[in-house]
Amino acid sequence: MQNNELSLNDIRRLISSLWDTLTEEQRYSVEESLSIRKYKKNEIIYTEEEMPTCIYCVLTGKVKIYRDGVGGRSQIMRMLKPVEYFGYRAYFANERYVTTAAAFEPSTICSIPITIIGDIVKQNNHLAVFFIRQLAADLGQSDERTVNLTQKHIRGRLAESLLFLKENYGLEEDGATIDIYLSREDLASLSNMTTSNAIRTLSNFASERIIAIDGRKIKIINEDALRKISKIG
Amino acid sequence: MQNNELSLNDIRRLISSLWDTLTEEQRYSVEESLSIRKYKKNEIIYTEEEMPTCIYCVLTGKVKIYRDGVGGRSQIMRMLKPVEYFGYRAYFANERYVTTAAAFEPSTICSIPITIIGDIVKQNNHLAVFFIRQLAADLGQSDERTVNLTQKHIRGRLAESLLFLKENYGLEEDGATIDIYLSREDLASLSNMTTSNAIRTLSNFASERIIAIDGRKIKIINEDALRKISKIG
DNA sequence: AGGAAATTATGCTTTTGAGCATGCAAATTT
DNA sequence: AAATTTGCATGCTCAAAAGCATAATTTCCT
Repeated sequence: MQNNELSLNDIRRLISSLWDTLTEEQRYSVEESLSIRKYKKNEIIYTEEEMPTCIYCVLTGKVKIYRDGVGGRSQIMRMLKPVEYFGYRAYFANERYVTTAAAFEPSTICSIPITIIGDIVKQNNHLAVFFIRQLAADLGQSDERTVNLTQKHIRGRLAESLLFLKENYGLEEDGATIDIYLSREDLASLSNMTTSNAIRTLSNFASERIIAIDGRKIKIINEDALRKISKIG
Repeated sequence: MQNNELSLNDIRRLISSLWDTLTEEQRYSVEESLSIRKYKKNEIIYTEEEMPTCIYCVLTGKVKIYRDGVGGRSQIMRMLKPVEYFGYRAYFANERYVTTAAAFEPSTICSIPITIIGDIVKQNNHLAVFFIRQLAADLGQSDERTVNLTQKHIRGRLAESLLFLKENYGLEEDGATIDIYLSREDLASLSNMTTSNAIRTLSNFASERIIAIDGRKIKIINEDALRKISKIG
């Protein structure tokens, strides 16, 4: 799927959680204005300070949403997979973007002008409720994340990130390897620590036989131990 | 105002940002089911793990939303003032509460059964858009907060909190004293640090003539300095 | 009013994690 | 194939912040 072209029907099917809320007329208007684009690894989709122009949906690939914090230290806020939507919060809050979005690996992204969606939201309750649900869920996650990142110690934060990656992206056929490969630097940025400490802590987990590492591949050996470490902080 | 009874018209005026979106019929239904209650200082409005039953609106007083984190260390997530709404996120995300809400000082709180509001949202676009805006703004703030709390050093975090309190609650007649009195412990919980460090850092700010402290009263003497400290982290 | 409990202040110790330097290996470029 | 860059690993040092103890002060409760 990654390398092939997507047909219009594929797209309709992929974006169904939004598509299904629309009327005939609204579907026509969305279909007229949507566009599909491929992004290379690390290619930027939008950046901090920009005015929002589109809502995006990951069709294939993976996307990271991050912020450049104090002293250029960047912090990954969210990681997305198919078929998740992003880039619309700032528009609804009437703000510029406070984050940057980039393709984490080669990805196909669908974009729809946000004003089109904004107009439909004002008429279509199903769509409005769709966004309320998304935002409410994201806000809960963001709040949880705040506490996790601020209160847990390094081992707890890394354990938490590994579990998150497993939940979010799943495992490969072997039933153990996390189905996303991050550099130590990205893992650090996701877990709020320096690259050095991500490397060190990952090595420690490996020598404690909690995980096994092979380059960027991470196998979870003892998930219970990870959960325990994540829980106690 | 704090100590008097509120008339129905007072209430309608106070909750106008929500009220104004409603039809006659919906107003009737809300008016039928809303209730007003006074909460004492530190009295709990709802707690973590509970199922959401109501949406709340602060009519008078102040409310804190906090989470009990690792090792009983609590973290203040948000502080509310009249006329802000809270307690609805979990319902829209179809979750239990992940936070606790408590009156920070004697407060009058309006509550409306959340199912009533949920039903109206499904029919009334203005109300749906109202919640989309609220949630989108809160999510942006939560994301900003995550980066601030994780990346700034102690002085930066405390400076940031003091500026937030000033923006949010304003100043007293003297044009300098922040119009909310927090214990050092709450200030710590808002700034993600231990009580010891909140006390120490506050004393340092005072001896640097950036602020003046008199018990729980905090006067901002040099706001520029505070901004600088908050910015550089 | 008076005693108990909570809050604030201050000093000292210990732990955590950031910051650097160095070495090595793999990947990319020339 | 050599050279350069990038990423991973490890050790060492140092600063930041947590933890703890003690005392003074204020607030709360009966």
